[in-house]
Amino acid sequence: MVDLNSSPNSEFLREEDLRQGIELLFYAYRDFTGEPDAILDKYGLGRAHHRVIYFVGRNPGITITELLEILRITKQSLSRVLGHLLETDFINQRADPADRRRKQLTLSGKGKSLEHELTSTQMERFARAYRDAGAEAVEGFRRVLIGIVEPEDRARVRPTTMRNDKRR
Amino acid sequence: MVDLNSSPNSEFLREEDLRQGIELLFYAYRDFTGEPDAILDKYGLGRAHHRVIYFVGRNPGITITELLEILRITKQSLSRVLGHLLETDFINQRADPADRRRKQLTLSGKGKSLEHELTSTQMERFARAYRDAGAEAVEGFRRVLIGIVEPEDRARVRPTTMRNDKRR
DNA sequence: AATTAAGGTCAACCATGTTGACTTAATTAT
DNA sequence: ATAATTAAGTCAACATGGTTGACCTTAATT
Repeated sequence: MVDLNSSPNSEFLREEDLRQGIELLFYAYRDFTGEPDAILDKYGLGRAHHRVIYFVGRNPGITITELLEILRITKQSLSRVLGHLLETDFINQRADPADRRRKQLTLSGKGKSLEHELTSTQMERFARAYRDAGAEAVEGFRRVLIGIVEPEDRARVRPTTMRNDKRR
Repeated sequence: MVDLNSSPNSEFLREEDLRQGIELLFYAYRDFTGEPDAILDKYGLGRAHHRVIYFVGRNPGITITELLEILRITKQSLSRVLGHLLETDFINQRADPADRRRKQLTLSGKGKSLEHELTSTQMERFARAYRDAGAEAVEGFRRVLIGIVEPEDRARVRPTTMRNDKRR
């Protein structure tokens, strides 16, 4: 439990500030999905297809189970969307040679092209926001949003602060 | 158009960093809606009801049209959800005395109580994230997310940086 | 008096989520 | 070798919350 009133350094933990965060997240998410949605329409696809295309593009060779963990939806729900993307050759499938039960998913050329068309609108939005806000603000943005994400999933977000780390 | 590769100060505008932003927003939104969804289930309500309750609570006396502008959904879609909240007395309605076509919406006692139950889980999530990230990071978070929101809607997010401003 | 604005309503449809039951094939454990 | 487990697929029924389109009422504005 977090005390919203009497904590000593509660300067930025007041209800008004917390509500501002809630609203920012709502509006930002709403607007961030708007542009891709319009593009998807032209292809007869929906937001759910975008999510699949995005994460397959980002994680080439990802399996169904891994995708389900990221999306937090059921296999049956994914099946409709993924099935359609396989039929229409946006995504390719092949058995993992090491464990032939697993299907490795990758984007086709067509899939990569659509992924780029969709995601570039979102990247441009972020690029503008990052540029306008400045590098320090970007670091703050990351720190706060990472704190909003459930701890188990924090590792999924690639740590760019480590990108010059020797372990890479 | 934003050049993602050859801009001189593109240190944090590289594709990897932009994709990290996209993913943070996806995961954060996913997790931020999870807890309220579970509570709503107990009342036989859904996420759409939460949004209505939230924004009515936040803007007492708000009209249907204003609510539609915030939510960016159709009147018919809002009608189902709002109609149910009116029937079940979570929300009250009264004609605006200055323009009796307008219906002013407010939360009932029951509505306020549910609003608090739902929103407090999200506020606690933000309070933890803000506390862990620190005040500077919070300011950066705000600056970046404001940049993600469409310019027309930026004014909707109450500017807490102005809270000690003499104009208030 | 005519037009506009705010809101309401009916109907059909669509996208995307759910639960539950059951199957197949491949791998792993006993 | 057999049994158990895991990964994936499939069928069906249903819920939620969006959409479009047509049309209506009431109140305010011109």
